[in-house]
Amino acid sequence: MDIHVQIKMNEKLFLRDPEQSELGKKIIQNSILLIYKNGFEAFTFKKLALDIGSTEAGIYRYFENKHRLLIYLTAWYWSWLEYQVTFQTNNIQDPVVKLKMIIDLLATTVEDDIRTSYVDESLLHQIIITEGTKAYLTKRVSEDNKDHLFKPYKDLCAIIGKMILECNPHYKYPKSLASTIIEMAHFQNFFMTNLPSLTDFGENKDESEIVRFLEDLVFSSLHVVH
Amino acid sequence: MDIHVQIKMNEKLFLRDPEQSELGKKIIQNSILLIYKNGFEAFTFKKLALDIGSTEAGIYRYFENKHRLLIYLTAWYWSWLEYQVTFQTNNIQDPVVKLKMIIDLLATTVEDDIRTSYVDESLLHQIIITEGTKAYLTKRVSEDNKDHLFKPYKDLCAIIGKMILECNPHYKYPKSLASTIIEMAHFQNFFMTNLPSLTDFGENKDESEIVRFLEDLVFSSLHVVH
DNA sequence: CTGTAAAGATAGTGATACTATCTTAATAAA
DNA sequence: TTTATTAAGATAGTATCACTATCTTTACAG
Repeated sequence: MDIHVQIKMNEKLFLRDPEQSELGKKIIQNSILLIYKNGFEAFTFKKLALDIGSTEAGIYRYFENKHRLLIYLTAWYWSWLEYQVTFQTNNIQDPVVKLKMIIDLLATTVEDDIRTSYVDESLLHQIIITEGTKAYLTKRVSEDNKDHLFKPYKDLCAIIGKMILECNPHYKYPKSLASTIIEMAHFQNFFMTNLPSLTDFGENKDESEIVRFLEDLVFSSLHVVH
Repeated sequence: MDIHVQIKMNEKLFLRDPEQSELGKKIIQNSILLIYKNGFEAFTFKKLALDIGSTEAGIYRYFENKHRLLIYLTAWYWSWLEYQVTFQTNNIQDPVVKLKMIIDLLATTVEDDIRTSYVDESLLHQIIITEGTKAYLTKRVSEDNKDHLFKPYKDLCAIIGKMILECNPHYKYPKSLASTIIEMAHFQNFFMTNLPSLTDFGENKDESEIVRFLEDLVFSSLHVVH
């Protein structure tokens, strides 16, 4: 069985759909490599074009600018993660177990999903940790939001919020707790690696400790034993 | 009594101390206005120079580049907030009350401190919400950290971590909970304003609800009634 | 055989992120 | 009073960035 997972992206995210051509796929694949390696600030379309043996103008036919490409990558990641969450929590009845599964998916190193040929999820995960928030921390956030560019992120947040309410229907802040889990899964990881004194995981640098922290945070808030 | 609060900044944050000259103070004052207005991405030394009637080269004598200036502003803000925390929690014995005070200081709109003449803390607070994380979410974070550029942030985090342990000496993640409170005080505020569906405060857009969320989060985790 | 569209090739523009140098102004030491 | 020092203004210059425009080639579909 040779399954390909394809994620349908909002058309406003690009000028020309990168999934529909070889050049488009190369843009995605190599932008991930380049941003992972040098960071988003140092990333330019010129360098990317050089890497894939195309031209700057060629890349501008797919994406308006590099910020739009970043939004595309984050949107792709959150869509893929929602798919993972749906898949992995399928057939699990207990919402507490489901929520633990989600925390694990958020906070644990992602393995490359071979069914998505040109996206290396493990690199993309690292990009999201360091650059993900920059997609929305801008002056343009409201306009971009009107174009539904952050829908995958908001969808995932809504799913987690629902799961939280399933664990405790009386909890008052399901959406805020959901966005807290998502962001902290990444921030605590970044801190652990780069600014360890901001965490309690400096010694071992072990992701499973982040998972335990988040579980403790969530289930204490929900007054649920886990 | 005419008290001036001056914050001693790490010398690596600048090339020439902006607090020691009129031009330096203008750079700080107007960079805050400009970043507040247009965001950090659109901010350039050229525009700033034009605003204050100086030259680009003049500003480069104070700061290596605009990223360093952002780090300076964030460091200044965290130092000032640590001072606020120390001041406001002085003479309070109960660590729970202290912690509530800190959450309030973190999550509530800051008023301009008239004792700091050329820094508008309320604008700076807004800048920190949107741009603050960009100071450290870079490829250079480790080098910058070695130069102790993030010390004020880490100091504040350590203070909050201590306070958390005072509330519950058995709690296992004081530092991670501290950094979570700090970041979420800002993120929930940003979400509330710009992406309200990620929070439970969309209706009223009231900061006091963020405070209640954070208090619930913290004191549930610490198993302390508040 | 022709029309269409993607992509390559090339050029150009204005802004950005600096660096360099020279001059002037202010102040402080000799 | 002269001289040395330093900050700041004035001006210029460069490489890169972030695009935009146009023209040609290639591919493939009708």
